[in-house]
Amino acid sequence: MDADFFDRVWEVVDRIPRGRVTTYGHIAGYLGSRSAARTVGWALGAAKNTPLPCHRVVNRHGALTAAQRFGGPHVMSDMLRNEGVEFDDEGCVRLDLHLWDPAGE
DNA sequence: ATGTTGACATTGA
DNA sequence: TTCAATGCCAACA
Repeated sequence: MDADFFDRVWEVVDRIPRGRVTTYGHIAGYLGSRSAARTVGWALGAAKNTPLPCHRVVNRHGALTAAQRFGGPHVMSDMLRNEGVEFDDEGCVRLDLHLWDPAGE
């Protein structure tokens, strides 16, 4: 592919449907490197100037690790809630209900 | 050019 | 079960 690792990440993230979330591991695994989850997060950080729904990407535990990069932990959670995403008492996204697979749909 | 860091995940002990 | 170490790719010092 002509696209770099970052571009591929952005492409996948851009395909995340509204009200749905995915994890770094799933994206990385979809790109061919399941352990490249770190690079995936990096791509999102580099995409801060792009229209990517980075708030739909959470870690394997469903925790909003990127919320701190949004400028506030409540900002990200609020956006997800606005999309209909549910959270548990721990403030983590219910992956069992909203987990979206790049290769799934 | 080399080493460290970074929004993570997985495996081994 | 929990903790530590390793892998991945790119950017920064």
